[in-house]
Amino acid sequence: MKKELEKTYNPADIETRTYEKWLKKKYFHAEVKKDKKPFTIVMPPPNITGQLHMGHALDNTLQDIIIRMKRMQGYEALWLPGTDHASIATEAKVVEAIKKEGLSKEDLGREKFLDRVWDWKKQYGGRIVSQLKKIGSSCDWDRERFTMDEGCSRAVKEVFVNLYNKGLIYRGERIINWCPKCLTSISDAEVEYEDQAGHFWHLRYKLSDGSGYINLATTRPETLLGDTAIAVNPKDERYKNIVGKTVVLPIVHREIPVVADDYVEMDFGTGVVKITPAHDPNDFEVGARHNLPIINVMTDDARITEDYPKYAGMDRYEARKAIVEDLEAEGALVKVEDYSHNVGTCYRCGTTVEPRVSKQWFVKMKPLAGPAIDAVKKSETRFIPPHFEKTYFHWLENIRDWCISRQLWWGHQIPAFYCDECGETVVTKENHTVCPKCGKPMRQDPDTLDTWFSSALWPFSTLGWPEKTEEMKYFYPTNVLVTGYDIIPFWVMRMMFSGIENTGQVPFDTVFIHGLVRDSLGRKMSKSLGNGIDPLEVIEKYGADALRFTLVTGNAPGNDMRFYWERVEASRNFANKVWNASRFIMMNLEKAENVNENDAELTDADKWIISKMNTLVKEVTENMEKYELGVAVSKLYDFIWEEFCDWYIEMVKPRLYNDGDTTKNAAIYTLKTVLINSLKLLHPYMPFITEEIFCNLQDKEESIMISKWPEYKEEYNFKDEEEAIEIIKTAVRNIRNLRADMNVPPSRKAKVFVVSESDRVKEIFEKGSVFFGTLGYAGEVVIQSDKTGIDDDAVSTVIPEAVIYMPFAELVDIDKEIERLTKEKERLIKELKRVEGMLGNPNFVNKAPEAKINEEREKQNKYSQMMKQVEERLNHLVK
RNA sequence: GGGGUCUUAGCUCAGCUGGGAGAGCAUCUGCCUUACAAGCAGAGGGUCACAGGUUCGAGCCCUGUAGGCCCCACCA
Repeated sequence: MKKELEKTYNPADIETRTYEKWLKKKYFHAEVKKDKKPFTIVMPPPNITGQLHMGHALDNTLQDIIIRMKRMQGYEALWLPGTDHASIATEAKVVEAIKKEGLSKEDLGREKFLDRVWDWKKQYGGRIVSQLKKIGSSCDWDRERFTMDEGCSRAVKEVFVNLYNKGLIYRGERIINWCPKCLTSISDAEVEYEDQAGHFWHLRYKLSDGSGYINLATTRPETLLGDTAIAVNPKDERYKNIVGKTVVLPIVHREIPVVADDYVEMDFGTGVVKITPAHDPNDFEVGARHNLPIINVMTDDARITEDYPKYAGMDRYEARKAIVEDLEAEGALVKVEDYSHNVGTCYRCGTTVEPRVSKQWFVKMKPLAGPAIDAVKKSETRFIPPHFEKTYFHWLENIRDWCISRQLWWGHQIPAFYCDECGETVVTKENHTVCPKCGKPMRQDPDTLDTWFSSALWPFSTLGWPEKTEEMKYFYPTNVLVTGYDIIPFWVMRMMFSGIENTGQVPFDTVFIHGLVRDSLGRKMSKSLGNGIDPLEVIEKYGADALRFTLVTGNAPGNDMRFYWERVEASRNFANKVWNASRFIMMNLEKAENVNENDAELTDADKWIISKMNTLVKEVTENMEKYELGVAVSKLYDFIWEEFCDWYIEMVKPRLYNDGDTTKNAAIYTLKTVLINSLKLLHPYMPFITEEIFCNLQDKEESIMISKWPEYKEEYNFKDEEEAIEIIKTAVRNIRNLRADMNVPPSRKAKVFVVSESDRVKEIFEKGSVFFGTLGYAGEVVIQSDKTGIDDDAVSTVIPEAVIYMPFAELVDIDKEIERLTKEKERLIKELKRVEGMLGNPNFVNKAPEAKINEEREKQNKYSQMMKQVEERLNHLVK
């Protein structure tokens, strides 16, 4: 006895219960199984500080869809989850937390502080994981990893040491991006540029020899304290004679040289630039070329140093104001202009970045970038959609060395040890090293690595690398990486070169890129705007399946999408449709004695829907394998709702309600077969509802998620039956249209005459006449070869090879009928004109493929035949 | 300054290798038909941004123009 379903679909309790069942049964778990083909996805690890947002929901839905399909297709499907330690974000959180206790990092000391961070991680780090479960993610939680767990840490050390020994990691004094709020260096990729309104201060410098003045302009007058030159273009005739002379730096009254450098644009401003090597990346380069001294004038938190007592302790902006005032007092300020310019800000806190010279660790990028570019050029890894390869190339081709050291405590501490005694540096995986030169204890570099350094190793560090594990051999390289386009420079690129360098293989064969989920106005969802939609709230209101469905419907790969509650509602309605169709089928299941395929006597309608389903299986599978998830799901939607529910179920009802019907078994067999296959195809998108229905439908205890993915079968192709039912459908639609046009109420049944000279068409209608009753509100259906006995005033509609008449004696409005037929005639004229235009064009007939030409010829026949009928009808009525 | 991308129905978007323009929502009409009113049956609505080109044939390929968005970039 089958269980009966509730009247409406109620996601909340079903989802929780179902997910727990899956976990308990270990369906998500993957093992090394030599006899099966592996399919692997590693999850982009969310930050432990994170809360689930729409971006995660989308990203994980896409991954779950893919992995669920692959699992059903018989792959050993591993979706490996984990979280990221997010050094800068997490450290900031904990610093914030201890600040409330009146403590600072330094008060606690490194060790105690790190204890606090681990505590924090224990408490909140699992939050995002439990939220991921809510959307149905079928990850192998037994293999959950953390970027700072033991294995990942070992991988980080291994890579650092290897790259160092190859000369691909070095330590050097360079100009880097410094965040004065986070108090750490950040990489180029972590700087976000934005236009800011500022000023252009025009200054006047006196030549030391008293021979005149030089005018120049700056947006940052406060850095003047650290100026060590002014520069002009070597080709600039105006300044040729002053190159090599010195000028007096205002306020500081230091003599600085005039240098010539190509970097200076002659036609911008006065063609003269002040050079501050310590606080501007370009000036740093100029300074290096001319051996200029580097004078750092700012502290860690961007205040003026003690070297300038008058301004000491002022922050950048206070100092700017004070210095401008002093410049004015000195007569060195010529004028001030409003000016808008690009300012680098910290991606995390938004503070304006201060370029700063400091000693940091770098990865030498050029030798690593080359192979990463080649791998994509050789299609060892491909992007979906492909145009993102351009973004990828662009980044790698223009890449500069990667600053990987961070002045933070939370993270992978750099495995470099220094001897304060003799200055020796040792880079090693071991701890507590003694100096190999002088035997004195060594001090480990206090800095930690950029979080992305460990993320870059994620596809293989999580599989046990550098150990040669079975997992590594079996699951690596992974198959697909799913992520947003904004992460390409941070992560995708770095995983690529890290994978190639360390494992000799690309880390994945496909990068599946998605866009951003925006609000209904197209804005980015953000905390500051308060326009974010909480996925958990959506799940609570409409269910995880509805959310998932919404996120993948009507959206092409790589494109941004807007979030609308109306769309979630539509998805929920679809879930409910599936639910109710299933409910209907289950209510009728016991009407069949048995539903084996062997003794099923399939009718045309059964074969039609099976054939349609067969095509659907093929197309959906193909689309999904090409990562066209949105296309696939819309085909599923149309099939289930229109073909299956609106047509097939309606067609089958008379057979179910008629006790004497001999094809009942066939109907129920078909209903069940088509439903099960549809549910399977739909399962990756809507895992919960499909599982619930599937389990209720089966006698045996089985889960849909480990059931076999449907396959296309040649013997399920019923071309003739498909055609027959399509003719019936056209006829029914035409009848419905007629009735709507004539305002005939459904309660009024009408007699329907089908006139056709074709034996085949007559046979189709004879077999299908029952459908006119239920679907077209027909009373009696009469099929004949001519118009004998049909009322002259009957309304009519023409379909290929047949005319359908409906006598509504008292209702007929001849003028209206003429108008309707005239419209139909006009449509046919248009179609015929198009077809004849094509076929009349010798170029078309000569050059177009034969199949296309035949197709058009068939249409021509069909239309002209219909045309004849319509004209005949019209002539008759006009008389 | 360079690169990418978009412009399709009132709104939001699909449209796979070029072969008669689609969906959801919204609007209008008629239906409480025993799976579903979260539903059923119908209707209206598009110069596929613009201009050229390639082609027998272009929403789709090429070039240019306009507008929007995004990314990169050292004009102080």
